[in-house]
Amino acid sequence: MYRTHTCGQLRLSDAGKTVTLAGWVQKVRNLGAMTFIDLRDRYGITQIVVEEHSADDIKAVAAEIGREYVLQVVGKVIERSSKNPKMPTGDIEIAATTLKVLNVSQTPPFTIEDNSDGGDELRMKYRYLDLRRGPLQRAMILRHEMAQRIREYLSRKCFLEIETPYMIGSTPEGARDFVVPSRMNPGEFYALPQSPQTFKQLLMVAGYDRYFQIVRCFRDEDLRADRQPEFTQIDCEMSFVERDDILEIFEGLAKYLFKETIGVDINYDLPRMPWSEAMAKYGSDKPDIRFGMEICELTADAQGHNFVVFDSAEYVGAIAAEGCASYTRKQIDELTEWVKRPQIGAKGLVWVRFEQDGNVKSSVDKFFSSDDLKAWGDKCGAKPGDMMFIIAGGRKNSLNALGELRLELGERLGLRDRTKFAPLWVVDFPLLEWDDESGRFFAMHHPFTSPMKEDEGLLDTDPGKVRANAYDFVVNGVEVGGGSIRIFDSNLQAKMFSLLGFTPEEAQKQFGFLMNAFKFGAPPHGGIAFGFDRWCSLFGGADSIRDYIAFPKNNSGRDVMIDAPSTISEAQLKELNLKIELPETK
RNA sequence: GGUGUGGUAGUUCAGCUGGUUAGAAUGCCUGCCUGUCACGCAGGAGGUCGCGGGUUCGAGUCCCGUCCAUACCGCCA
Repeated sequence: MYRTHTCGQLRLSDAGKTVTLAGWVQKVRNLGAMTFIDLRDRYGITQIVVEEHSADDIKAVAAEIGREYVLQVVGKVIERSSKNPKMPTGDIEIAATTLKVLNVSQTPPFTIEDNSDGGDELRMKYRYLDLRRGPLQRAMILRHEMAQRIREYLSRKCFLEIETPYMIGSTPEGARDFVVPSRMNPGEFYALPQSPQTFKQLLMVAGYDRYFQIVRCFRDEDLRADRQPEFTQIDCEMSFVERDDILEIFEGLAKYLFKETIGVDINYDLPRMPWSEAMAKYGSDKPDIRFGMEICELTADAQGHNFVVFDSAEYVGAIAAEGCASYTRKQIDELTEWVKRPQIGAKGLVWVRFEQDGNVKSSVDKFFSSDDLKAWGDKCGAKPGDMMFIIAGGRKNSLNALGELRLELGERLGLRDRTKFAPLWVVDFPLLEWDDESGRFFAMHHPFTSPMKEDEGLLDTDPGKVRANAYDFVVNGVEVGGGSIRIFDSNLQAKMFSLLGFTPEEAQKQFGFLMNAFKFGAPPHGGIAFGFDRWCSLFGGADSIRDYIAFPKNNSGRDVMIDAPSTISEAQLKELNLKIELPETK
């Protein structure tokens, strides 16, 4: 038997027991006559002590061991003469009677401690060492807990977890597909699913009216801190439901997870914010409503005063930053540069300072009276001591810039508290989005999303105005999930494809299986999918999802530990009927 | 595809307007130390300054290219 207890288990009440522990050497502290060894496993750390009167062979082993050696210790649990209140096992230690090195270790390239000295790249390369660290272990445990609670909740609500295939066909809409060549079907390829969307809808046709799956999805797009090429969704679908049925079930799931995994009580109905309101007030379809500082439109108020920047703008909007009247010229200039970066794209930043004594100063004093400016301040909720920032230009760009500025100021003012959570539903998304470049509509959510009943008439006259029966679950400015009530009528589905620029032949070729299935008694249905990795990182208080995935890819989509992707042999290529032609490099 | 930031000891970083032998902390090795738990003390080893080219009497430092990492934009139904 390698061990009788774990390294996190023993307490003062165990004193006197003879135990066997096994684990990794975290640290050796040699004080000359006596040596302390911190032995670690995933349950905790227990201190081993080797004293002067210990047997020579034990002292010899204690002298040779290094960090991350795998050690087996037999010894008696004793009360420490100097206790360490900082650790759960800090009242006891093991007086070693046998010390056995089960395996040696090279000196690890970084310290295996909660605050490691290792950089991201190195930790990714030695992921198996990084995973020994407390923060990563806690992330894995949180992820496991989340998955357990999800299965618990949904199973209780009669959902069935059903697996869908990973090797499917490529589809033209949406993200790029990862593709797998088929040896048995020369020249043909499988694609890995971007989501099990069509399969879960087919399961609804098949009568499995409550389905879920914690499922890997694949998208061949550029990465971000919160985007991996393979990621995990909580994929759900229900039949005989309307939007509110779905929101109710999954609001329940969200509250259950908040409560059971991080102990946060959400004891109110979540706000349901129309997409148009989210865009107007927050400049984003995923608003962070932990704080106010809402965007306020001033287009009508600001125009007609011979200030050409405002007069020529499609939109003028402002936010009032609380307590920022003390910002110096330098700080304002710095913010101006910040909003002018190409990523934000504002042309400039107008400021209005509401001083404590009631005076108003601004960068546009030449054009506007202080009564005008005060009226704007009242409209936007600016108080004495606040600073109002105004951005003008195209509606979409300006709202986006104001939204980004709002988040940045919120961050700087400490309003984005990681321990606070403000979930909400964003509803009534537009069904379609016009793309100038390709001169056609794209489905904002996906092509299976149904239009709102009352907007169906607009499909023929003004498709851009049609609202979708779609919804997103947003927490703290992060899109955690999204879904929709689907189209279940094959004629309406065909109409959608035609609006999206598919010929009937193309639609039949790409999605014929689904439209055919709809001819065999498709029930009304709808669903939702949550980004599981993102949800875990949100609960864990992290910006990056990488720490919540055991073996993630780096920014270029590489696994630097196993060095993938990699080339394959000529023989493999030949078998797959593939020929590689790389573009000329300079 | 684009923009920004970074690449110097095993690791994390400093190194100014170019100047003689490239530093710190930590880790590692050796010795000392009986209550440590970020142990302490003394000593030691450890560097192709990402790579290639250029400017210069002289480049870690300036310029060009390139590779890698990273954040963001595009992209992500």
